[in-house]
Order: sequence, then structure tokens, then C-alpha cells
Amino acid sequence: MVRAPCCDKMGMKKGPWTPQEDQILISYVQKYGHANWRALPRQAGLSRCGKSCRLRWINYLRPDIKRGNFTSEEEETIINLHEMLGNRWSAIAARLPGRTDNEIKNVWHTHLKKRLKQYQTKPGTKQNTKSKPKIKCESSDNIVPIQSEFGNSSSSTGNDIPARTETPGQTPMSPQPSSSEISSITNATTTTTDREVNNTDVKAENMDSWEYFPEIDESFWSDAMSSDNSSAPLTFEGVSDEFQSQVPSSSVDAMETDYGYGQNLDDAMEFWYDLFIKAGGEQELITEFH
DNA sequence: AATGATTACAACCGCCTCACG
DNA sequence: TCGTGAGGCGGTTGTAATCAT
Repeated sequence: MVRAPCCDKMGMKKGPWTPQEDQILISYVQKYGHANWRALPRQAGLSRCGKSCRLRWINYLRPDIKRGNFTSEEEETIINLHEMLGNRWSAIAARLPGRTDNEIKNVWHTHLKKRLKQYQTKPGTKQNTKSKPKIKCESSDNIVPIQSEFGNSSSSTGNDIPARTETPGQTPMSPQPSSSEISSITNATTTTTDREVNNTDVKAENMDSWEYFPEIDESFWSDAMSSDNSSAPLTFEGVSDEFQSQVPSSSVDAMETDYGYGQNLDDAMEFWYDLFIKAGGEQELITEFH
């Protein structure tokens, strides 16, 4: 089914929004809500299509939007979530309050991807056999995976990194990144993040390695997908006893709260993957899903 | 100061999913 | 079951701002 874009309608304005249009949209949404985006512009007196109004509201005008630069902690979170979720920007945004999928997508493409690729392509960089890039963090023993193969992440554009020279206030790009350089990418050492949990639990065993997280290949996901039970909640009993023994029940409770546990297969996969990562366990400990 | 290159980000486009009749 | 409309998502583009030469 092919449908003409709604903005093709005659008279629909395109391009940047004016402050007046913003004010009209804000006033209308605050007064009447946005139950029907398609009807909204006509009712509000805007010469925009509903899709444009929705986008403007969600990405810019919402009162809970957090403006300003991303913090290093937020960037680290994006990197970690992208490692797990791939280009599922809305899913990543759901875990970053006040940030939109569009904003995260932009910061990924303009900042993070290029920086990570810079490190990835440097010869002599220690990588594992599957060439998954790893970044060594400021505290010397904090190591974070940057991209995964199964994440189908956005490194396929083939664009070269521009040979831009360093400028004040800009993140330097040297062939062998120093710890301070790396910290500009992943600088959270005191917040409660996934990686911190990992650090606490696992880092002592991996002090000299670029392998921070255990290797996970695609069989992890294919095993899960092959269960073909997308509507059934995945139970804790669906994971091997050996893995269960590694995970405190309090961790499971907390993760269930975060993930809306059992809603669908994707959620459950994320749930167990995160749990698996936090536990610092070995891949083979998750062998089947119910 | 001029100009071209690069970056940052708002906005658009097309496709997909889901609800509903 | 199928067609349709609407919302949502990810990819891409347009352009203003910034920087380097």
C-alpha cells in the first residue's frame, strides 16, 4: 500500500517553525491535548501537517525536554545501550529521560559514532578476534564495548572520518587515545550505571584485558528467537540454573521494574541480556528461553 | 576578510505496525 | 479477513553556525 505523504497536501507549510507557530501549538496542546495529530493543525489553525506538528512537539516543545549538551554520562549510556539495542533510538531514548530519539540519533551520528570509529580503525589497537572495538576508560580498568555485530549498528555508511585538526573545546583525536581523551567519551565513574555494576563485579578479573564483557555471539539471540514465544512472558526459570545462581533475586526484582518484565520478547531479551551482563556471567550460562 | 570545509541539529520522508470498521 | 487511517520509527536531508586556511 502506497500512500502519499500527508505533507503533500496543498498549502501545508514546510521548513523551520516560527516562534508564532510554536506558541500556537503549545497553547493548543496544553488546552486540548493531542489525541488526534491529524486533526490538530486544522483545529489549532496551523498550516502544517499533523505529522510535522507531532514531531515538533515531541522533539522540541514538550515541557519535559532536556535542553543542552549531552553529559559524558549520557553519552556513555547511549554507547552502552546502542551496544545492546542497535539503532533502536526510541528504545534508547526511553532510558534517557528528557532526551528524544531524534536528539540521540543526531548525537550518535555526529559525535559518538565518529569517535568510536576513529579508535576502531587505528592499526595496532588491541581488539578481539571478532574485531569488536573496545574503549579503555579513564580509571584504567574500566573497559566498555562499543559496538556489537549483532547490534547491526550504523557503521555501514563507509564514510571516512574527516581528517579534522584539533580545535579548542573539541575532543582530540590522537592515534593512541590517552585516558583523558577516552574519558571524554565514557567518563562516568561515580554514577550508578550498568557499567558501574560491571566494574564492581567483574573488573578485578579482567584487569589486563580489552575483553571487558564476556563474548556474546549471535547464537545468544538466535536461541532466544527460536523459542518463538513472543507473547509468553519469559520466566526466570527459563534460564539455566547455573546462571540463576549468579544473579541475586534483588537484581531480578530491580530489572523487572526497569523493563516492564514479560511484556514481549524484545523486552525479555533485553531484560535477560542486561541481567546477564550485570552478572558478568559467561555466555553459555544462558542457553534457553521459555 | 573571504571562502570553503565541517559540524550540529531541526525537519522531512518513507516505511512499518496497529487499531478499527 | 481485508482495507484504511493514524501514529511511530529510523534514515536522510537541508541549512545555519562554526572553524580552518
